[in-house]
Amino acid sequence: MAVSGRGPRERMVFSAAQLIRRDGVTATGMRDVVAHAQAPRGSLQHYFPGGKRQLVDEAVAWAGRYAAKRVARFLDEMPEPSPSGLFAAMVRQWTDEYQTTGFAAGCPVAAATVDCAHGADATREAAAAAFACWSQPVAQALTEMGVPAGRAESLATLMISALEGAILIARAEQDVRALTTVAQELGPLLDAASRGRPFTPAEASAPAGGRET
Amino acid sequence: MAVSGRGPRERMVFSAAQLIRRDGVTATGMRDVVAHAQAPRGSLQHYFPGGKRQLVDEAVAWAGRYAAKRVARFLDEMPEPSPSGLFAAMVRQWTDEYQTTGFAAGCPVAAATVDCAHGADATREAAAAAFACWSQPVAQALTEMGVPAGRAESLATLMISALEGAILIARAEQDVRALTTVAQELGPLLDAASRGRPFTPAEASAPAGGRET
DNA sequence: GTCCGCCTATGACAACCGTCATAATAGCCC
DNA sequence: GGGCTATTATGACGGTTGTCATAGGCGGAC
Repeated sequence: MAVSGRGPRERMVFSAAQLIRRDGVTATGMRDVVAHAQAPRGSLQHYFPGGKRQLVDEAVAWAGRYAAKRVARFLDEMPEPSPSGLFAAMVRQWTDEYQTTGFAAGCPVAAATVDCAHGADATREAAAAAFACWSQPVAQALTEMGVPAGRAESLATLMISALEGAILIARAEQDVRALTTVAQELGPLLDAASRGRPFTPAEASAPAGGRET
Repeated sequence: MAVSGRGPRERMVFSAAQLIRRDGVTATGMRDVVAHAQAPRGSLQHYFPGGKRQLVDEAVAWAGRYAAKRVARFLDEMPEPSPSGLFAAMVRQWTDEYQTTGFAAGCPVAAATVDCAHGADATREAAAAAFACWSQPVAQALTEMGVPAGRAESLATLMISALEGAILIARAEQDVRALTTVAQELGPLLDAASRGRPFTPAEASAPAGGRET
């Protein structure tokens, strides 16, 4: 999980995202990024003349694009897509990581939002753009599943909100409980919106959507 | 909003929580805390021999107790309590702050979770305890509103997850949209659980729960 | 008075941070 | 080879961090 990207520049952006999501923005030093990326230190001021700000902003943007691509892949891999199934897949990505790799890291976009120095408006805007970039394919997928136009964006926001919050709680508790809980509780609501009809009590108590671990 | 608590010690804990939720843990310096609390610098090593760790941990614990007390106050102020009403009140607290004070600050517990150095297990445990302390009165309130025992804790986790995530997104976007959205979308689900019956489509499209701004 | 705790004041420490100045190297075109 | 650009190497700078050592003041106990 170390050097993957081709050029040193890509490697540094990737490493920055990984370190930020583990330690936060302020606690991540440029020398740490260089070491983690196994990149030459002199390349820093060459590729990122904007300094740490630029590196952080690009890392956040990269994370947003990565999240969007993940959503697309989840949809491709689903034989018969459903809102609860998509959400379960998004959640499962995190439960899998936490159960295999440990609870060391969270979401880089969340870290950047919480930890950006007051005055770093560019970083905050990058985080907002990342959320939008992530939310867009989710909302589009919901629409294609039959969710009315107005609801799709709202439900996408709800899904990402619940996921981000559950990641926080899971990390604090060192337990995936919060993640599996939100997937379970939100599934029926999401599926009901895609069918344009209300819950049945049976659905509410035994929700659909991918298996929980 | 500066010096409120009585002793210098309480003031420093309070100021630490305020600065942490604005700048993050690492970016908050002890000298900043002292200045913000208008406390004598020499008192730091006297009241907090455990150093920054101890101060941060106490600030997080304080935030957890504060959140729990807020929930209790919301319930007291509600003439006829409902799950969606409680959630709307919790959300409204944030929309109000963001619309009047600006989007400078987030949740201190979230900041501590994201930004705690790897090795500061005590801080992470403090964050987990804060989440538990906050979630407990919410779950109890849900139970008293008729939510089945098993569901109450799950829904409390869902509420806090969605709220925390929406706070993140709202801060990044500098817009309360995410907050009002989760309140709107989650309200009917919560109320349905308290009545033990499914949605009606009318509820789903025109959800109950406090007015949105 | 003297003593003894609590609290505060102050200055310094080593370590680290992001940034920069400067120079050396590598590769390619002509 | 000469020249040019892209990339890397290296060392230093000023600033800030958390922490500590040391000493001063202060209020009661006796």
